[in-house]
This record gives sequence, C-alpha cells and structure tokens, in this order.
Amino acid sequence: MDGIASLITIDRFSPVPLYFQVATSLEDLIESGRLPAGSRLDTEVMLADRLGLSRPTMRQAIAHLVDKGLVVRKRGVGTQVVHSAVRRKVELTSLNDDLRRAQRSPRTEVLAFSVAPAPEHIAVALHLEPGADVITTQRLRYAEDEPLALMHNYLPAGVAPGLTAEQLGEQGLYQVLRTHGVQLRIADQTIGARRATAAEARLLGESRGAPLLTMQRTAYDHAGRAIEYGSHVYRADRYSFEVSLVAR
Amino acid sequence: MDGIASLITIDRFSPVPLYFQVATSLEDLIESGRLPAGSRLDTEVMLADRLGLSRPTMRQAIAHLVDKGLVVRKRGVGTQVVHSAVRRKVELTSLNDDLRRAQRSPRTEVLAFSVAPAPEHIAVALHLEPGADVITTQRLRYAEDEPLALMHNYLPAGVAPGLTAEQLGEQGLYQVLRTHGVQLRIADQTIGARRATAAEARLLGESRGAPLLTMQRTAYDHAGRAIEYGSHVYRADRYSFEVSLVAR
DNA sequence: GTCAAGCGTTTGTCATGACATACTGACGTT
DNA sequence: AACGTCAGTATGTCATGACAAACGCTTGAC
Repeated sequence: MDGIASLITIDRFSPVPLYFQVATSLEDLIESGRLPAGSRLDTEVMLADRLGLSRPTMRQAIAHLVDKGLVVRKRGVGTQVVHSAVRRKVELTSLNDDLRRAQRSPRTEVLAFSVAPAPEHIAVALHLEPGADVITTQRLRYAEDEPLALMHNYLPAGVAPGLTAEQLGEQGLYQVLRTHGVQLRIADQTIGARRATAAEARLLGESRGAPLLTMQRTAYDHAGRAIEYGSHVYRADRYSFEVSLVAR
Repeated sequence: MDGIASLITIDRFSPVPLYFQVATSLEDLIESGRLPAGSRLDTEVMLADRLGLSRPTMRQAIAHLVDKGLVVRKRGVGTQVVHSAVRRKVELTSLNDDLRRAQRSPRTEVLAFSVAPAPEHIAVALHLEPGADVITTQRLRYAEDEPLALMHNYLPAGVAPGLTAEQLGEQGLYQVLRTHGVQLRIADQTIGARRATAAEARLLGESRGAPLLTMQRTAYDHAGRAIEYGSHVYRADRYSFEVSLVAR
C-alpha cells in the first residue's frame, strides 16, 4: 500500500478538475484489481501530501468514489474498497437505450400519435391544467423481431416542438427528447403486474390473461417540470427490471 | 427572498453539525412551501455571510439538499428549488418496514426455517463456496389479514448467530438483522412477473395461474459481503413497487 | 482473564482566502 | 432583427490551517 500515490498521475494544466482526475485514477485502480475489494486506501492526509494536493481536494476525490459506491469511509479507521461487483445502477433510461445496449435489435411500430386535450388522470400525472394539450403516443416495441412491450406515453404539447411519429419509429423517446434539448433528471416509477387484456394479448403475441409486467412513470427535468408520463406493459417472460438500491 | 437567513436558526453549542442544521432548516422551508418549487435561493455567499458561517460550510449544507434532490445548482445562475413532489425514494427496506409504515397490520407466518448446505444457485448468489451452510427461511406475509407475499430468504450461516424462527415471526428480516448488528447497504434487485404455481396460489389465496409480481434480491453490507438472497412473490393486485430514479 | 481508560490514528467539521468557469443580460454593430 | 461582445453574477475549484469526534489497540488495574 506504499506506492498507490505513485500510480496516480495528475495533469495540472488539464481543464479536468484535479479532484476528478484523482477520482478517475483511483476508480481505474479499483476496477483493474490493483486496489482489491476489502483493501484499505492510504489515508486522505497521506495521499494529499504525496500527490501535492490540498486535503479538501483529496477529500472531494474520495467523496466522488463514495457517491459511486466504490469505497466506504469510517472515522478513526480509514477508507476501504467495497465489493467490486456492487455498483450503483440507478439509471434513467428508455427501453430503446436498454435494448440497444443489450444488442437485442430493437424495433418500434408507432400505433398512434396525436395531440389532444389531456384526460383527467394524465393531466394530474403531468401536473397540467385540465384540458391542456398533450402529445399521446402508442408504440409496440420489438426485440429480435418479437413483440416485447406496449407503451403509452404522454408529453405536454410544448415540450418537444416538431416531434413526429417518424422520429419515434426510429429512435427511443428519450433519445428524441435529448435531441430536442430536453434533459430528464428524475422519474417516479411504479412497477406491478396484471393479466393481459384481449387487445394487449393480441398485440403482444400472448394468450389472453397472460401475466404482464407493468410500469407507470412520470419523468421530470432539472427544474422539476413533468416532461413525460408513460404507462407500459411488458411480456413477463421476456422482460424484467434490474434495480440497485443503496441505503443511506 | 430578503429574509431567508432570518428564518434559519443554528445552535452553535448543539452537537449537530452546523451544515446539517442549516440543511434541515432549508428542507423544512421547502417542505412547508415557504421556499416554493421553482424559487431561487439566496446565493451561497450571501447566506453564509448572513448566517455567520464559512462558505464551504454553507456549500456543504446545500450539497446535502442537492443529494436529496430538493434543489439544483447552476454555475453563474444560482440555486433553485426543485419540484416539491419529487424526492429520492431509493430505499433499502424490508417488506415489514414498508407495511408498518403504511399501517397495513403486517403479520408473518414462518413456514420453514432450517440450516443446510446451500443449493448451487444460492451459493452463487451469495458468493459462497459450494456446500457452505445457509439459513433458509420461507415466510407467508399477511397485510390486513390477507396473504400478500410468499418469501424465500437465504443467509450465510454465520451472519446472525442465534437467529430463530420466532424472531422472524415477530419482526421483519432486516429488523432482526439490525438487532444482530448487521447493516445492509446495497442491494441488487430483479423485478418481474409470472403465473402462480398451484402451491403458491393456494398459499396466497389466488386462483391458479394468477399473475404474481416477483422480486429476487441480493443484499450486501458495508464491506460488500453478500448478506442475504431473497426470492419473493407478491399478489399483483395487492402490491407494486415504487422506485425513484435519478439521472447523473 | 476481563474490563476500562488512555493514546494514537483517521475521518469529519469548520474557517479564511483566492482564482476560474459558466451563465445571463445589456449594449453595440451590422 | 440578429449576432457578437462584454460586464456582472454565481457557482466551482483549490489552498492552508485547526479542532473535534469516532475507532481500534494497548496497557494497567482488579
């Protein structure tokens, strides 16, 4: 544990903040196994001294790792690397992003796309005035040429000017929003299950009454404005949610 | 926006850190509506000056609120209150905690409790050597005198010495672990759905083939050791998961 | 052998001070 | 009207310095 600081390089002329460079280097050391799970880091005082940094800067680098769940700190004891298999996996992504990442050949069929006054429960979910216009979309999502999910999504009418059904056919909803300059930050999700209706079963290629995994979601941007409400159903035998939880 | 600092009281002789006192006060102001969603906080420099604190201390208080999703910060602009309905709800809790909080009269019937060598897939989930002893439990959980969930849980044998079936009948698993000095920190969950088997349907009071919400979970302690693997099924018409996601 | 106190270690908290960067609005020019 | 520039504003980064609190280990007393 004597030469950890010697494995960390920092470029004082780089525009990348010093704390971030150090955090990244430490993260690489952890991922590579050079700092294995359970091992103790040198003290923040020692690392700062050897790297020629101030202690608060070193603390900020380590705090970054704590936030990522890579290390834990204990007063009087030190800083320890957490189990390497454990990561924070809380992600706000769309199904398209997920499937593309998993290389499951996503394809989308837009079944409906319209702008109309919001039904009551949609206006409530999106924190809109009753009767406010929303974009309503209905899409059937395929993976590897099999139906996977049926999705209803609603967006306030002004959120993505010029949004078209064609765009939704080619890209995921969140990707389209990103190209319109909309950044989603937080989402509240409810995950459940129920039987498929006859219409859903037909579209998804399941038998009537088959179990579906359901998810309703309201997504907000950085200023807390509701940007999207989604109500999705997935074929239970083909999809599940992976969620990581962290205790504070 | 002129008197925010005058609404914040700090006790310099309290053992509670100053930054935490300020963060708590600001949080109260936000929750009460005195600092409504969308409003701008006074600058960190001004607040620090008026409260007689150093700027880094003020920054730490505000960072605490950022972490909680209550405010967002933008360089050159300032600090703004986020939509008040949005909170980070990422929590590592047991069903018992959830139901007690929701005042749904939780009750537990322990169907099985034993210590035996771990089956292959359990040893893998708990990162144990094949054949290592695990505590195996099976519980039927009730809410308001109706069956709600059927749970199988597995713990490495040495995790909670003296753990008994009686304890599990009276308290939730995580509460029991806490009294044994075990602190859970991170969990990986998979949420899905499927049809109930005949045995499950009988225990849960559902018809055969009814949709069940499923969840598998491996929970880890602060040092990253796997502490518990759980495989749970819930009646879909009586339970759903609430998950909040935050984009980084 | 056991328990408590003390000490060394390490992180946590807090302060003063200074410079850099990103953002917004106003103003001037084309 | 549109675009570019600049100044003011606010957060972000970094530094030096000091004290407090929690933890683990060692030693001494019983």
